[in-house]
Amino acid sequence: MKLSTKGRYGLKAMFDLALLGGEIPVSLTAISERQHITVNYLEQLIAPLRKAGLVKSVRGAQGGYLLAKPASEITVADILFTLEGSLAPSDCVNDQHEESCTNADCCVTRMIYEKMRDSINDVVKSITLQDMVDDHIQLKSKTKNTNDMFCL
Amino acid sequence: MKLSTKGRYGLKAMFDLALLGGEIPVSLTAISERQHITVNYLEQLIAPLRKAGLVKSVRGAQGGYLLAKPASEITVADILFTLEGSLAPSDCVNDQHEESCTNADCCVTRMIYEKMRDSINDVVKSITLQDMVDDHIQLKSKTKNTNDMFCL
DNA sequence: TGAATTCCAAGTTAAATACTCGGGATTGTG
DNA sequence: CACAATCCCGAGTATTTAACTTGGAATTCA
Repeated sequence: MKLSTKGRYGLKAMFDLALLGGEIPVSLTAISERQHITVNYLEQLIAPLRKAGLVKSVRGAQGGYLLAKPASEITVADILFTLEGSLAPSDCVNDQHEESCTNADCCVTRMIYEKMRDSINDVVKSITLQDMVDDHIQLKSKTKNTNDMFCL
Repeated sequence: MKLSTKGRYGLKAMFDLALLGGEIPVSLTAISERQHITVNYLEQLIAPLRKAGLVKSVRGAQGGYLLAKPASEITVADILFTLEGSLAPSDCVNDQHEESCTNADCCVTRMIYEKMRDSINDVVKSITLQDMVDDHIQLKSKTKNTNDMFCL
């Protein structure tokens, strides 16, 4: 039931963009250094995010990435769905690729997976990148850790 | 974010025991035929469930397994925690093996994983095997499918 | 006694994950 | 204009995990 590194790193990268990206694009090199993820792997993560319209890229020197929308309009669900495909605990309740089981009408385990899926989706849909930024600022003001590298 | 077959098959097997097991033990062969899981693999699933005190075994011919407690006292969480280890979406919020990250106090992604974990746990802790049996009986009365093989 | 079962510890195979690599295209800066 | 910094793309690989399989010992009912 764990998220893959794609989802987790991707979420971190998007948060990084939300927190530190403004008008000027943020390069993968910069994200790489802050988040300790190789540039090569970040490329793999950012490509689907770009195709999904969550970030936009600026090519060439001094290029990089920007959020394609305000942070308040990008949810954790948008990011995780793009990178993980679906957060359903079983394929039989995976809305993405319709793999409906034959006895859907009377399968009680399926009902459980639906409830799990819905509760997970409720959580991730309710949190935006802006919420994360706000939370981060609040947390940072409370902690003694002033090292940005450890408290990004 | 998917459950493994261990969790899913194990849940089915336990439901099978709850629905069809009474005083007499149910053999893995019987569960195997109804749930289409090989006996060999079922052995792998049932062993930890027995060690966790969720089922008890009767050895020898005409032996098999029984729920160790009333179905109303066994939750889906009991089963899935035993077989999956934890339903946390990231190790950093996995209560089982304490892999706390160094910047737990100011990690916003961690907060998200906590919320996801908690919402999942709420769901699985709230459902007992008895609930599943009740739901199944209710569903079965509504469907036209009278074939037990397809509507176990 | 022997068939039906649980019990146990490995071994094996297949698939998914988690990256790496090489090279092309674009563009700001010296 | 050259060149370094970047994005972009399609493979390739290596590691880990999942999903079983296998073989055999121990137990017990008929």
